[in-house]
Amino acid sequence: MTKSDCDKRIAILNAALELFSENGFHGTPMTLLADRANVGIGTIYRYFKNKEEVIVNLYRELKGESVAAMRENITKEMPIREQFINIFENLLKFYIANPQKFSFMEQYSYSPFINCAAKQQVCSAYAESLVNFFEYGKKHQVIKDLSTQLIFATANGQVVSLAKMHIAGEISLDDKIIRSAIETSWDALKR
Amino acid sequence: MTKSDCDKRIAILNAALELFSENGFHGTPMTLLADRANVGIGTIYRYFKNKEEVIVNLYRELKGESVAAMRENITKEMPIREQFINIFENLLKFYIANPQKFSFMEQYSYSPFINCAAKQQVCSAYAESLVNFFEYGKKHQVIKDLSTQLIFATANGQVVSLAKMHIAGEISLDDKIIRSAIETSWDALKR
Amino acid sequence: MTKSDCDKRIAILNAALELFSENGFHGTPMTLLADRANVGIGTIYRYFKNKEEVIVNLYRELKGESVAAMRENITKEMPIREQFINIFENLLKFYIANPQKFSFMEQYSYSPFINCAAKQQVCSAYAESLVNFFEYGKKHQVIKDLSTQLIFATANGQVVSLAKMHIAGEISLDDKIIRSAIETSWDALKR
Amino acid sequence: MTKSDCDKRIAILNAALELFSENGFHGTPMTLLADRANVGIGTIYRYFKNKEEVIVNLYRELKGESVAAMRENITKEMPIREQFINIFENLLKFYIANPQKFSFMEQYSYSPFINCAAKQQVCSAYAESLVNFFEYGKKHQVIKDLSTQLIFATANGQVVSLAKMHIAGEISLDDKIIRSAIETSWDALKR
DNA sequence: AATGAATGAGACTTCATTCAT
DNA sequence: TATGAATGAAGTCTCATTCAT
Repeated sequence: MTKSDCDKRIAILNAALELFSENGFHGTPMTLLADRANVGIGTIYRYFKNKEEVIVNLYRELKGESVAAMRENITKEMPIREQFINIFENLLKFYIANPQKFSFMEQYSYSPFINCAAKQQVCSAYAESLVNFFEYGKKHQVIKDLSTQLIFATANGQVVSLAKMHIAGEISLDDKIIRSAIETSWDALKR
Repeated sequence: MTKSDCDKRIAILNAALELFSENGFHGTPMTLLADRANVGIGTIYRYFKNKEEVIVNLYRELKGESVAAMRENITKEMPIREQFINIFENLLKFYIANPQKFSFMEQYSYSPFINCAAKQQVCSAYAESLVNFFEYGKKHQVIKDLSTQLIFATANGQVVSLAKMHIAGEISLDDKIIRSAIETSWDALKR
Repeated sequence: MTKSDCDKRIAILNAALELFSENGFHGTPMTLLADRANVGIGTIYRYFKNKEEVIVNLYRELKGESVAAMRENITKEMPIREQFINIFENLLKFYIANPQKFSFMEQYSYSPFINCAAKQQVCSAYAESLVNFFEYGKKHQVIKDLSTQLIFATANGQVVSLAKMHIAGEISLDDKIIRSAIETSWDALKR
Repeated sequence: MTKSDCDKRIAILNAALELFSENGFHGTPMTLLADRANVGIGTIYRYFKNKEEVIVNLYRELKGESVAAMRENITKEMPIREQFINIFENLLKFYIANPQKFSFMEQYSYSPFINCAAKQQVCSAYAESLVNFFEYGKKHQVIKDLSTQLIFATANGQVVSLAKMHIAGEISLDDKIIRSAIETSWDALKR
């Protein structure tokens, strides 16, 4: 695949992100997507089988990005508390810095029409990182002995909720508030 | 005849809940909605100006229900901790007992095409209850001195996240787990 | 038929005239017609078989009125020129005084969907009066020896055209101008 | 390809003329229009924003044609009387030779739902030609010193009325009768 | 006799997708 | 390979008419 081939594909996904996050999947006709990406509609169908494939591929891409963001500055040698705080600070900051990506991913996660298999596949890849970390924390008796899913829900739920509110303008997050939020989350889960 | 008027309207909203939660707003044509409600399509338009009005009215109705559910067995005389735990247990149990309602409300909350004014209006009515409670808890120095929004995000985010996972089959909640989850949340927010 | 029966029928026709002339036949739903006439929709269908019947009946009524108006102050003893001028002055003034009636009748005369039989039947009744008069004028060698239809077209065409322009605000007619217009028409047709 | 682009657009307008003149605007569903034009429905919407735009564009086109027809064989050097007779003969013959075009334009001129601005804009362009001619005739004291509007109404009204009757089968016009009709009209307006 | 809630055929329009260039 | 004109299935909504009250 030449460079310029990739350029088109990326242009399409970038345009898709903009438009889907603003207008939703259903509010975004393929023609508009083509216009915004500066390609012909036919071209979209060279890179993606159909509209759903655009959505799914975009989701995959973004989920990858957010996992990468989450893992920044994390080493296994760090104290578990610090890892925890860094992980969720990373995540929340990524969401806030990329409101369109956050918006799209949440929309996607509730869209019932999307192929379930695709959803699961990508989601689990995302959760895997965290699962391992929580298991590790529990084993070392630093994190409460709750089910990993429950721990995940508690920490992740707060972060998602905060990002959503921030983007909706219902709360205004800065570094200090973010830090105190994640520390609050830690209080919930520490042993 | 009042009763029969209400019957049709309610039949439509019930069908809408079923179909919207399963297939999403856009996956539910008005014809299907009419069929499921055992009503002519024209009839829907006697009760609702258009599809969006069906959605908005359903949301309003359900949000009212969930606020009512949340307030059950809560009195101002109860210890604050007990109130907190009851409130969020109520909410989580309501979501789990009514997965379609939960699904629909979350979908709605992310739908970008829905009139923003309507969204805000209903949401704020919902949040008000909690806001007052959190303010009260902070004043009595039982809840951490964090912004009310942050407190809300922490407790509500966990509950939403748990409900979502439970419905997706990613976690299985029973009364005992629910209790420990909410207690975990309390650990986050207690002073 | 009791008096109150007639009242409803007339209320419907009055409302129809208002609404049809403003919004056209197709721009006027039966429900709106019922509202404006202060009757139930069902009631309209007691007095008229269907929407078309409302239109046709209204047309008949109005054509009758305009023939009556045209004939005012005309006696067979008058000079032919005076009769001519009075007839078309009457007609033009009737149109101007009743723009809704004029509008409706013209609309009707061009509506292709209306039962042709009904159209002809009523139209001819209208033309009959004039035909007799023109024949008489020709016989007495006061009016040019042209086909009656052509004479009719010339005099009537001018009046219709003037009424249309007046109502559209493209010309402003007063008694003096009306008189000179009809005299102009007479110049065309006199021998 | 310019040619093929125009082909579709023209096919649609041709079909529209046929169908609108036969069945009226409201009696012509877009699906039927598409069928008659041998075009998919979607294609109509590539060339016209909506049904009204089809109507307005068709009107514009036809009004242009009729102005062109009216002007044939007219030079400023001709005697005014000859110009007058040629103009209105041209117009009447154009109407008779194109009964669908005439029908459509008259229907349009009475349709209350059509955007008024568009109507005026096109109509005035049409009238302009005549206005100039009448002013010229008045200045040279060949045409009566009546308002231009009145002159227009008189000559145009007759022609429209004749065309309408001819098409309805109420009169049968040939070249000789047409000539005598327009001469009659001239008698009305000459000084 | 009068009503108006209920109906559903059918109108307009959109938009995902195809395919000839 | 890239394009975008063409398509028509399918969606939303209107409105003439019916019929039980």
